[in-house]
Amino acid sequence: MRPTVHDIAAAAGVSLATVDRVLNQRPGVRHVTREKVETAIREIGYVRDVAAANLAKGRTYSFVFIVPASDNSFMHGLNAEVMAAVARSPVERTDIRTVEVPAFDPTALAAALDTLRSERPAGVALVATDAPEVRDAVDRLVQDGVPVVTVVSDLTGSQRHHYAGVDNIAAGRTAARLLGRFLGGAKGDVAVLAGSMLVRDHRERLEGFAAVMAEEFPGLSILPVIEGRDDPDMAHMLVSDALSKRDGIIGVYSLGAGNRGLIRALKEKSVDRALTVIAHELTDHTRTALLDGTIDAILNQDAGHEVRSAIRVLKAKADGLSVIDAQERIRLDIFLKDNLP
Amino acid sequence: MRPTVHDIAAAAGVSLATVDRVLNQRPGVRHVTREKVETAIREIGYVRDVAAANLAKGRTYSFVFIVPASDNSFMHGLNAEVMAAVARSPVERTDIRTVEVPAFDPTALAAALDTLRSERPAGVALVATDAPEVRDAVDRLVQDGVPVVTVVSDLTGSQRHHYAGVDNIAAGRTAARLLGRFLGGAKGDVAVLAGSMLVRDHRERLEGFAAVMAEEFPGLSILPVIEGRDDPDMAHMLVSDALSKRDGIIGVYSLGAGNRGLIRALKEKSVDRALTVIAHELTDHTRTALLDGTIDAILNQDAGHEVRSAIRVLKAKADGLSVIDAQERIRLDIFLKDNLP
DNA sequence: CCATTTTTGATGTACGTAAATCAAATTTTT
DNA sequence: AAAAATTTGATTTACGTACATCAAAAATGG
Repeated sequence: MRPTVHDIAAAAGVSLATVDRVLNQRPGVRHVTREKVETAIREIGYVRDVAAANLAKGRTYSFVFIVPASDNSFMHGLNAEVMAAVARSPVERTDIRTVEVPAFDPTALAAALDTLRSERPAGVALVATDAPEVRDAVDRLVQDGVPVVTVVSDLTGSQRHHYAGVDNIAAGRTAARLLGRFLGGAKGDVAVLAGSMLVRDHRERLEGFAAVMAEEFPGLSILPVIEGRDDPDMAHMLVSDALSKRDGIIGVYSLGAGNRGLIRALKEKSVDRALTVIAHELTDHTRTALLDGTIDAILNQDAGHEVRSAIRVLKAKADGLSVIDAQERIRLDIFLKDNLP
Repeated sequence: MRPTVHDIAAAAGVSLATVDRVLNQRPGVRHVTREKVETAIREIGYVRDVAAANLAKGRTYSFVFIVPASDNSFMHGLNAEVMAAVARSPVERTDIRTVEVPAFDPTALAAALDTLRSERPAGVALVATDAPEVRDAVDRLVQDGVPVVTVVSDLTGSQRHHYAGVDNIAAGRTAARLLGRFLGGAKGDVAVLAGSMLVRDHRERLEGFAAVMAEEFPGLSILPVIEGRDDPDMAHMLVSDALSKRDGIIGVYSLGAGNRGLIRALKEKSVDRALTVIAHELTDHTRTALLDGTIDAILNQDAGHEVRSAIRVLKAKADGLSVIDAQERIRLDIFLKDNLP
């Protein structure tokens, strides 16, 4: 049977009240007594029954999710997953609130973070915009003792407790190898469509992609990055333009969101071109394009997993418990037309 | 605030004791009264607080994992994950016992299942051997009201509540497309190494593989399947032999376990051959081979996820609750050397 | 050594549910 | 209509922890 507070009390030779004072860091315990209790806890391997504790406390974890107000399928999906978590709130003893901030706006994000300091939530999850002012705001929250996790996009050099997202350098490298292998030994140009080089995940994907391309596929050369600002129309225009101008293009890597325009451009050119295409994020559009052969592979991060993982980690941090690392690693999904969920 | 039993009692105009009788299916409640209470439960959306209930019951979920006594890396890994779950048992209120049965022995497995009927565990997870007698034994357990989930390998036509494993047809199809694309337009033979065609997951992988090969890569022809019985030495011998005899082989798909022998055979021939190789299951051996280029891609199922998912599902079934489907879908991992965990 | 402060113990209530007991009310049977 | 059986209510204890209160003991200061 699992040891209880009574067992600690007996083992340490103190009363229940003293054990309680130690466990909940209440004042009025001599140093030596505290040590005695802590030793007993360690020796008999006591772990607080979180369920019982939460019941007694009537606790609900109040978490805040800060998400960018971006109008693309991926962010809509992320929002839907947060809402699904909100729907599960009563059962999971969470009380989740979302805050929308303008996309790619470090100042607004930092301001939103600072606002939260006063209300002291039990945890904060944010899609980070990678900027010093955001990092500083996060660090202030962390200093205040608020658990913070980044989701989807990480924050360089910050003290956030956890990052619930994929390794974007690995994603870029994987894309490069897939594209390179799919193209066989063919020589030619590769077009890269990104949202913006101001976002860390996009930068990292490109970095990984370029590295493997240079190392292993010297026959392929990367054209200057097309920045489509995750906007379908802009992407359509820029990609159409590039495909018309450069007929040496045999591969495309789309590392950002907003693939609708890309797909339209590809279909228009598909009559006279055979292109190998790798894109990010599984949406209705990319799924259809994968099935009809317009796209050859999709790299994906599961927003639902990211949200649930973020919540689990925040809960664990709030309770001072550890997590199962393997469970919280967000995996890079690779979808071909055969293994779509 | 979440409704409690008191709220139901008030809403239904009955006493707490009656609500308890309905909730826990105790006798001594008239039909009309029972209906009144059930209506109230539905109307105010009451959900039993599982944490509080378990606390009151002093409940621990006693689960049994039936695993085959196979001596390969994958089953060792699976066992390790079950042991990790055992280690977490006190915190998770589970009491997990493992039962080893001889591999690929339907009779032994069915006997083990029938033994469990008398002890009525709160749930059973098994790596199924796909045979009618096993199916019948599982169905008997299910009829007794015991939640049953299959792990890794499923059971055709049974009434098991859930399958915690990958879609093996999709896995085979994915392997075929990867291999076909990696080989470009090359023509030649493809060798397939399996453990045994008596196992359902292996049969399904081959089925999916052959289908895509036939549909989409007519230039590649599949040689008769090599059955290595998941044994490294046997695999080594058979693969070496095949590679010596047929110099038209340009691709290899290893869909079973026991890849050590395959890798050795490949390395011996690698001086004069360029082979494209897809294998299943990430182990120390396959990981090394992927990194040094002997293997080109690894398809994997995460045993840890499977075990944790099985436990979550068993708990939910035992409590009559629903699960988050997306969370319990076991994904097919595709590893290239760039996205290894 | 006494007064004061700090530390410790003892005890009770609460959280939401389970489970049991006994009395009271209601229904069914005769 | 009385007796018997069934159904319902009222109440209590328990699970493991949190938290509060008050009294008792120990340590500290002068």
